[in-house]
Parts: sequence; structure tokens; C-alpha cells
Amino acid sequence: MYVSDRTPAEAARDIPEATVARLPLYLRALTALAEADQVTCSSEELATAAGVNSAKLRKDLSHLGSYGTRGVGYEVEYLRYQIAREIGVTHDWPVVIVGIGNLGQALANFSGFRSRGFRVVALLDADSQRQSEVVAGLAVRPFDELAGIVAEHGVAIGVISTPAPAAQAVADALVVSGVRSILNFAPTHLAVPEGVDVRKVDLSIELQILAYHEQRKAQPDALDDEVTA
Amino acid sequence: MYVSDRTPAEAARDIPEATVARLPLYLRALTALAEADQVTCSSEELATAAGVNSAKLRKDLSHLGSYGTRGVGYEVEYLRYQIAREIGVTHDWPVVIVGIGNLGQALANFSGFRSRGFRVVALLDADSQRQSEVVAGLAVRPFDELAGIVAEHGVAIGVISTPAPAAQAVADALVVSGVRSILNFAPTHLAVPEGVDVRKVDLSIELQILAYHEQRKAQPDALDDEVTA
DNA sequence: CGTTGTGAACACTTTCACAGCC
DNA sequence: GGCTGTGAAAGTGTTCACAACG
Repeated sequence: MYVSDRTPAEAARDIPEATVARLPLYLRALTALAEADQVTCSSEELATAAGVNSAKLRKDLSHLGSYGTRGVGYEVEYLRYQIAREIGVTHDWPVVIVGIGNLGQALANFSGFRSRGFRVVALLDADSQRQSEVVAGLAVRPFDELAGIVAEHGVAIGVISTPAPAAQAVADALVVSGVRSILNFAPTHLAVPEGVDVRKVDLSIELQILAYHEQRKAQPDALDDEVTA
Repeated sequence: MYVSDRTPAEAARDIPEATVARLPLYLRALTALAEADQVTCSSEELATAAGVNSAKLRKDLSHLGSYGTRGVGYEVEYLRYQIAREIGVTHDWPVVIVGIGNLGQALANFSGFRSRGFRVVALLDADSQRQSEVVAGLAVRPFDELAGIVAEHGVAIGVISTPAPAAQAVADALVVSGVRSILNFAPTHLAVPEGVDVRKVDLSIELQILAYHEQRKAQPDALDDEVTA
């Protein structure tokens, strides 16, 4: 049992998953406001910028603590830092990308990577032909160097952008090397041990969800009253 | 207001959003089973393949109708077709991709696109330098041809893979052209009119969610030591 | 004042456990 | 016997509406 015996200003222990998923949205919106030299903002303003409603925003922030001022709003820079600290992006996280095909190259070149608390420390590929290439300023290295690279840089997050059939083996190797957080772009389900987090990004699934709703929109047959006015 | 009486044959009208988001998973798992020449499967088997638990799977399928046989399971090919029909991928959907940078090119080359009910009919980019290129067998065309292309091919789904600052203008243009479903890869919130669906795929957000959990894992005191050996 | 922070109500999702059927 | 389909219970997330407070 870890005592939640309050670290200094931490009343914020169990943050709901839905809230965690929105914190990066707020962080991005606050960064934009800060770049526009805005000093304070209301929950309404920030919520609009992030694309949520203000009640939800306030409820979310209430899980982190009480960082606003009633009658006034939030101090942009202060709140931005508090959220960054809560997410854990006040320092950079070293990341490896495995699978340097079209998608892997695009990811390696993605600038938002570096600017948002992540640093790509290595690109790996099993194909020896690719190992002569340099992508985004990094040499592509053989996959079997994974364990060494993870240990050397303290990598905690691995990105898989291989074809689907290779993904499970890559995930297994990442886990063996000590990586406990995986972002999977391969269109397949990954089985991992307890304690390892996998998040997936899947183009076909998103498109299919859109298709489902699109199909419903173009439904003129039934005597359904759609009521637009 | 008239009766919201459904068509009798269709008990499957209001499918919960959470279920819709999982149907593509089941479709993929069923396709894999079909390719392995498996004729029937149990909810347990299919659930494992899709990475969910069997109770959830059965509840989800119950929203579509009663396609299984008690004591036996589901007929793979039959269920696969029923789900494909429900999602709306028994025929192909024409798609345009706007923004042919690194990511746009990777998307254009993504083979799962074609094989899963979607057909890329055009690649668009505002940069006239790119308009001489051919990507994935398609010429990159000027952005202002959008409306014509949408009308010509009956495009209903648009994919945005531009830099963030351009995304809102692209979304607006898509909407004006008649596109009502958008998949947004640009790291920014899009404002769209009622009736238009936007789904977003956002690398930084996924990484930040992983970072949040990773940070919690490494809590046991000061020194963060990796590798459990 | 105006705006935050929050209990309480409501809505949605998951899980349980077993009746119903093959 | 074994597996599906489903009410009921439990858990999560969202919205409302207003008290608290600078």
C-alpha cells in the first residue's frame, strides 16, 4: 500500500481516465493562449478553444486542484504549468520508433513530437536495406539493438509502426527490454503483460466509424421526422 | 410529433456509440478467422481475438440482432457480413486526402485503406510544388479542385493531413463542398456545423496519455530505475 | 457582481449472472 | 451440456444548477 499521505500540494490522486484524455487538449489550448500573450482566461474561453463545454472543463480541472480564481478565471501560464506537471511533460520522454516505412518516416519527421515533451532517440527497422538510410537526422538501426538502446537512453515509450504481422513480436521485444508504454499504429490487437499500457491509433477503425454515421445520414427512406428546424 | 415507431424488421436502430467503435474490431477479427478457414466461433474466441471480454462482445452483438446459435456460437462468414453491412462497408466509400506531406503520403500508401471499404479518389495539396508529384499512383492536384472532385466522385469522407494552421480552412472547404465526415490528423480542434462528424487522430495526445500513466508507474520514490529484470 | 468549484441528477457503459434455447 | 442473449446491478462519465467566494 502506497500511502497517499499527501505529497506537498497534491490532493490530486485518482484522476478519471476521461479527464486524463482531455488534459492534453487543455494544455494545447493554453499554449496557444500563452503564445497570443493572453494572461488570464475564463473556463468558458478555454473550453471553447479546446472544443469541450465549460462545465466539463471545470469538473476536469477540479480533479487536479483549485487553480482558478472565482470571479476572475485562470492564470494561463500557471495553469499550463500545472497541467504539464500533472501529465508529466515538464521534462522530455525518450521514445523509440520501430518500423521505418512510410508511416514511421512520417512519425520521425513529426515536429510536434519534439515540441511536446517527447524526444525520438532511435529509429529501428528489421529490414537491413533500410539500415543504411538516415531519416529525420537519425540513422536507422537494426532491430536487435533495441535492448541496448532502451537501457542506454532509459526509453519508457515505444512506437510501433510496422506492418500488422510484425507488431506482436515487436511488442514482445519492447516489453522484454523494459518498455512499459506502447503506442501501436499497426492494425492489430497486441497482447501484453499486466502493467504494460498500449494505446492504439487505427486509421481503418476511425474511417469505419465515420462510415457508420455517414450511412445513417443518407437515409431518406423511413418516415422518420428528422426535425432540423 | 409522430410516433417513433421503428420498422418492425429492424430492431437494430440505436446502436450505442461505444458499440459502434468496437464493430470494426470484430470485423477485423472475423476476417482473420475467415482467412484461416474457420467456419464458426464462440463469443469467447472472437472476443479474445478482438481484445475484449466475451460479455461485452455478446452485449454489443445483441444490439445488431440475434445472429448466433445458442450452444454453438456464430457462423464466421455470416456474422462478418452482417457487421460489414451494419457499419456500411459492403460497398466502397470514396475518400479524398488533403495535405500530401510526409503523413499524407503515408496515408495514401496505406494498403488497409483499399482493403477495408475505402477508396482514395484524389490527393490534394495547396503547394503548387507538390502538384507535379505522383503519390501511390495518383497525381497530386490543386486544392481548388476540391469541389469538383467531391461532386464528381460523390465523396463523403475527407481526410485532413495538413499542418495545424491550415486545417480549419480545409475543413471549411470540405464542408462547403458537401463532405460531412472528416478524419482530422492535424493537431488542432476543428469547428464544424451541426451534422458534420469529425474524428481526430492525434499522436501527441496519445503520447501524453501514455506519459501520464508512465509517470505514475515510476512513482516508488526518488530514483527512477527501469528494467524489472 | 462574475466565475469557479461541486454536490446531485442524469446518461451511458461495463460487468454479472442466469434464463432460454439449441 | 454448452453457449447465446439479456435483464439487473455496478461503475463511469456528463450535465445541471447553484453555493461559495474573490
